[in-house]
Amino acid sequence: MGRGVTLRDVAARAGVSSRTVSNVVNGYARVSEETRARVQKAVDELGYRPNVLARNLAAGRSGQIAVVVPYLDTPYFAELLQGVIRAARVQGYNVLIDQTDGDAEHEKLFLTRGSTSLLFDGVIFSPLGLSQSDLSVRDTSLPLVILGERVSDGTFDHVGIDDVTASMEATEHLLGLGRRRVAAIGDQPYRTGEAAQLRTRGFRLAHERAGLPVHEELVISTPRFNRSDGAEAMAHLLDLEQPPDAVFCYSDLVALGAMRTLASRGLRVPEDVAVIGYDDIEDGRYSNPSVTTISPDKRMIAETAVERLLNRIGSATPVPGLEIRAPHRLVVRESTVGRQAGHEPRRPSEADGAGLTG
Amino acid sequence: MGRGVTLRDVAARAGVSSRTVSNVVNGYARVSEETRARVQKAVDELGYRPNVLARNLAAGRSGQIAVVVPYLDTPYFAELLQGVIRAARVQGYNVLIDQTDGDAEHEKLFLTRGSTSLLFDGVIFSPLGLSQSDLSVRDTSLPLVILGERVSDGTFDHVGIDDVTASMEATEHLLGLGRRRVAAIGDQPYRTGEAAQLRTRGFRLAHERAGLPVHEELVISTPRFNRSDGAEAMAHLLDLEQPPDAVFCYSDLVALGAMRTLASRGLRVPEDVAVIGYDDIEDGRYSNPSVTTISPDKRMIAETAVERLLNRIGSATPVPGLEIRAPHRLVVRESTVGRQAGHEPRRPSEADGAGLTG
DNA sequence: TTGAAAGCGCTAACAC
DNA sequence: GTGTTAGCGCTTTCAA
Repeated sequence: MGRGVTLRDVAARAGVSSRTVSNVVNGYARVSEETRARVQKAVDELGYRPNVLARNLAAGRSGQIAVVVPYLDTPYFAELLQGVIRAARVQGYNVLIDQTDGDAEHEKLFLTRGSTSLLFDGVIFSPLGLSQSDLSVRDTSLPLVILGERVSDGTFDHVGIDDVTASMEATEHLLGLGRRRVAAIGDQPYRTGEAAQLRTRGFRLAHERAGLPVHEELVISTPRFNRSDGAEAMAHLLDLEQPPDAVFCYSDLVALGAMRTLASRGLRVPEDVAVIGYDDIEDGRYSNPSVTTISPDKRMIAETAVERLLNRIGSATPVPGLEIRAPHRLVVRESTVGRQAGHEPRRPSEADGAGLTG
Repeated sequence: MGRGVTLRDVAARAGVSSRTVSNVVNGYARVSEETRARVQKAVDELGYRPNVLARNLAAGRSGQIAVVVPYLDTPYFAELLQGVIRAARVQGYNVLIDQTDGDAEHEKLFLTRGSTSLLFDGVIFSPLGLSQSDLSVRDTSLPLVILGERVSDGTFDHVGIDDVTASMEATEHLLGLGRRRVAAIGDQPYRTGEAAQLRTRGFRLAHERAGLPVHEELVISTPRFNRSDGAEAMAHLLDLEQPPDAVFCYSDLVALGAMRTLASRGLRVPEDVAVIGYDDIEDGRYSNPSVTTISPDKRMIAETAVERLLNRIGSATPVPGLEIRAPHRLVVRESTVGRQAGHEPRRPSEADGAGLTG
């Protein structure tokens, strides 16, 4: 084997009780400097390592949080996850990952302590297959933070950007460029598509405020927000009698897919069709052309989510559910305004333009 | 609270011993149908849920494996991770994720059971900051599977593709197109760059076999395999007196970055410069132009890694370290041969061409 | 400040 | 097949 040194062994060696060793190891309570040194010496000599499993059982917590996302290979989630892991680690928490593929049944497992009771102390959850009402049927003893476009029912925190406003700004950017046949790719006009619908609302709002009509045939719904969805939707749009001169895509991946179709058809972006995305993933900064997008403050979202969750975990009494709005901004790149002065692709951090919102 | 139903409670209710309840819950041993039904009834009535923490402590295993990668937001790792999580879940294992940022000290933590002893039963590890020799100084009682370009020292399994051969094939593809000034972006001529050096070896080998000279000034080293690395290296190459007419990039991200620079300079891909990548990430399938690449069988890599690790975990006696070669293939796309017949971007699964290797 | 001891909830060796 | 019971290694209440 190899392991085997226990708290008791250390206690024996140091000539103290296991209680004292525990105090020293955990930095609890006041231990006299002399005792501490003696215990530390025994710990070092024996190469003692606390057994996390035993500690967890005794303490009744696992020191782990779960992060549940629909797809791990979606850059947006991957980037978010990275921030979550960093933030959690700083607080001494480990991160368990699960991917649901947007399956509603799978997602529901995380609304209760279910069979994995106590495996994690709380969950950061980005639901896809669940509707708002599904979220309300849950075991409220499990600390929960929801990411994305949902509304807190008071029993959990919700962190996300203001999608309606952001979508409105994206659409206004297109209209402001003089485009008059603006399409939208990504609507989901059904129960679980509440997130997408917020973006559609912003899209309509922008038209309303500009006194312009929405061309209903240009609002395309897609099952997901992938490159392939974007590519197919764009193909459909181009086959219309009157194709659009601009497209608001509900994710950068959709935008990338749409741009791919445009390139295949020999159309120029943005001259023939301007394209705007959503999420500000790295792909969009290096694509050709680079993608104008709505950039959520992912770092803040990740850090806030962890902070709120740990706050919930640490609190004995129920914490009221908070609605937290993270900032976002419109980042203007080539897919809407074309190549500007300067040749080299600038470093992403410098390449970002435009106004702060949120 | 809410929780609190224990095995003992169920036993009392069903009028049996906790041992029997345990047997029923875990499906162990033979339990008479009658007893089983009675116990099951008590379980249901009481809403009993096993406490994973207690189970882990008693069983001496955690039911978790750790996956350690340098960067989570690198599409290649994200795609791989997805496969690992799926495979692990099927076997009843949860997946803990950690990201090291390629930091050697951080990575070394995973070579021993360290402070997180027993938190995970084994590790799937993709090291970046560690050299081959670092891997040999480890606690061999921790089951380990290494991904990427390393060689097993006999105490762990290694799963990866044949990088030298793959790189040779990539280079040969470029040479076969008639290109004679082929550059390589991604070499890392130092201790921890062993992985990159394998690709450089393949690059040289292809030239050798074709009886052509390697243009040394066209072999560019980069600190990482990112878009920005590719963009910068390409800019450097284009500033040479005699720029290359083709580039072998050590990752698709590097290729994407390089293509971005080429577009900025008004150069055409592949007419002016042909570009080939490595990894076959989804980005490359939808980029403009799409990226020719070396495609490792990621699914097989993920599944094999999990299978080997669980095999190690389950084995009482030391398992000899295996070297496992996953297949790869060259996927020819627009960045080397230009746009072919057909306009629509075909679905990725159909878009892949070329020969099977490995 | 330190010690003794009672669990945390489950597994599994051992006996019947 | 089922019961008894001794831990797994740590935390923590209660006393001293």
